[in-house]
Amino acid sequence: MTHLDDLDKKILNLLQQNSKANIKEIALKIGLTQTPTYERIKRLEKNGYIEKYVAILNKEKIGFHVEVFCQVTLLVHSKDLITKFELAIHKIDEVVECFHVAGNYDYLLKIIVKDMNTYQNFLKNKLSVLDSVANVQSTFVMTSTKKTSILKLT
Amino acid sequence: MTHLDDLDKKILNLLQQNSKANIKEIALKIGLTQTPTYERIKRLEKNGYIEKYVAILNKEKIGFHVEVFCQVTLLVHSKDLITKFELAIHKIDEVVECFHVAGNYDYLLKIIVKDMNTYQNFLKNKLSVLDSVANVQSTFVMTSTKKTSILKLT
DNA sequence: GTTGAAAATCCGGGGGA
DNA sequence: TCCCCCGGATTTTCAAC
Repeated sequence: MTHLDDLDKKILNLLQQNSKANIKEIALKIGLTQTPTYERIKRLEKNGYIEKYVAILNKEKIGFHVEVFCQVTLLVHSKDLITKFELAIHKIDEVVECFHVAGNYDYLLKIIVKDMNTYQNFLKNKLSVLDSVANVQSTFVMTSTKKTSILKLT
Repeated sequence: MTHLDDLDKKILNLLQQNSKANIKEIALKIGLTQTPTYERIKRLEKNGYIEKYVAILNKEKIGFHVEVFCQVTLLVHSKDLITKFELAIHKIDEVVECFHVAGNYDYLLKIIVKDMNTYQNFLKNKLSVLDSVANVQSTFVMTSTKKTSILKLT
């Protein structure tokens, strides 16, 4: 599978919006019948274009009220310490995203927690204790204005 | 619906990992039969705990190779300009997330685009042209170390 | 929470442009 | 190759207990 045609792109755009849509519905929207639509989706899954299907929850409703970005600077930048740091980050549930960035600091972490206490606990007992961490600067989210997982294919 | 019991939490944790799991499978994992499991899921959907179901695509495979965080400072902070800015942001496909933050700048934007050219075009023709924008600082993602949509309920 | 059964959907064989 | 028709298998959905 070397490239995506227009129908594939339409399918991916639709599935990014609502993965529970049934085949009949998707088939109708893209102008095919069920079987070819079904086969295209299976092919997209099999070839790794579609990684997974997930439920998106309402953060507030389930009690996650605090979102924070952490700018982390490491002490040294040896390969060993970087690997250790990234491994440790992976195990921390509070960290939902972690990016190695090019800029004034080394890592940008996205943290989502229930409340301020949990965040302080995370900082004090989970992040700062990693011996590779030199400095952490927190930026608190006041309101989330936009949030989408849709990458528009054209 | 006032609170989530352990079984609800288990269901939500499972659906965050894989929303395509069928009811039978989920029922088995949480130790219930199909009908009560089905009813719990419907209840969680109806009450807004579950917002939506989406497909997560492989960014690289579909050709999105550049991720950037933009720190945006506004010129003035009148309610009117803020509303205008947020509205404009909503219409820009390249912006997948936008946060109003408390810190040295006003907004943190997450941008995902195909390549550098698209990013430059976004900066020059879509973001900078908004008259409320005073300053933009870009932080480029070199590698994405962790990325999850799972909020672990306990 | 359980059983059971109707309705909807998925899935794939076989065939045609 | 890509698509369509069609029917059996599977799942979802819901009523009755």
